[in-house]
Amino acid sequence: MTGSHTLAETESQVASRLQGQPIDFSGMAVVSNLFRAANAVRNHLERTVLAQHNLSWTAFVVLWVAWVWQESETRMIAEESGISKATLTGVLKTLEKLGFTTRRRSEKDGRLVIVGLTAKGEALMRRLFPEFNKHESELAAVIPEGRRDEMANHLRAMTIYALTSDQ
Amino acid sequence: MTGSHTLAETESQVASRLQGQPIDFSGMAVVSNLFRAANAVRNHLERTVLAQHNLSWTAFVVLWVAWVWQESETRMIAEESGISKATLTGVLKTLEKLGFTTRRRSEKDGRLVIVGLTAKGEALMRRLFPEFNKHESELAAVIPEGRRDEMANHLRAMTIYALTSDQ
DNA sequence: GAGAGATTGTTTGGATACGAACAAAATGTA
DNA sequence: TACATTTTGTTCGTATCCAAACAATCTCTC
Repeated sequence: MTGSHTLAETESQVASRLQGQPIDFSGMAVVSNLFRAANAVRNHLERTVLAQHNLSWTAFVVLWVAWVWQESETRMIAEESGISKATLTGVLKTLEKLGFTTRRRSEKDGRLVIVGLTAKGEALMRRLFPEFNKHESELAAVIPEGRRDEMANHLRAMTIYALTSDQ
Repeated sequence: MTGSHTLAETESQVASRLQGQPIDFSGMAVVSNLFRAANAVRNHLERTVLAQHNLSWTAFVVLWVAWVWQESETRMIAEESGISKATLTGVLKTLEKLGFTTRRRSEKDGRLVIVGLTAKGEALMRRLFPEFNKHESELAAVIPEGRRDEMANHLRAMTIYALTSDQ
């Protein structure tokens, strides 16, 4: 969406397909740029930081959550990572094969699975996260310093709205 | 990330894993909330608007680009949609099976493939896009009206930075 | 304590998603 | 005109990603 075309060109094209119908172009720009940004940032970080460790974006996020919160239940990891539990099963299989995570049944509740990091996983994250954060910092630097927290808050507000207005 | 935990809790956990190393928490919050928002918004719109037409997010975006710009070359659609050409081949196969798009070789350049919408595809988009935009509008409404265009511009700036700092 | 109901992680099936290798076509160069 | 180079869309292999169905386990109620 709106890749190489200007905003005005795109709006003009859309308007010509829908004579008379009112369109919220600001809302459209927010949502479409949200996705272009997320896509571009994910691909950028995957190529520059993650690929050399055989990590996908999602695999890194899952590893990050397990690293930060330690010995976590899968349902919590799935929620924190923003992925479904079905997806998590597959990602954990990958991370286990790479030797970064471990899985064990909970003794207290036989339904739960507890995820932990191996020594290799711990060592990786101690090196990788600071490097990853440096790239995050560079990306966020395109936003004026006084606006970054506000930006994060607005994104958070959109997330909450999307999650709570589903039914 | 940072699903149910507070920001302060998360920062405290991260700091405890990396004694001494400086971390840019504002940059971290921007990037992580960017992804939570994009994920949540995509899933929300897929469930509420797109699923009833058997459209995934990506399929809708591709259809939207072909609808707005009409008779487009696939390389242009891929770029505008923010996906690889390999992915586009698969998505177009799906859209063609659903009867929304057509494909034909360019007469001028035998390498190119031109994508167009069927009458069914046109009719769908004339109805579907205004409905989709209404949801976009509701999502963007969580941002103060005077900040929406600024937000879109900041997201656009991040996209450009990510795309141009790859090598 | 027995059985209905709820919760959890996995499997299944289908659709993305990418890079790399590829074949076809166009372009540049000698 | 040959022929190397570039461009384009597809195929291949692998990894996500989700909803729905499922089996195992726990909880609640009587």
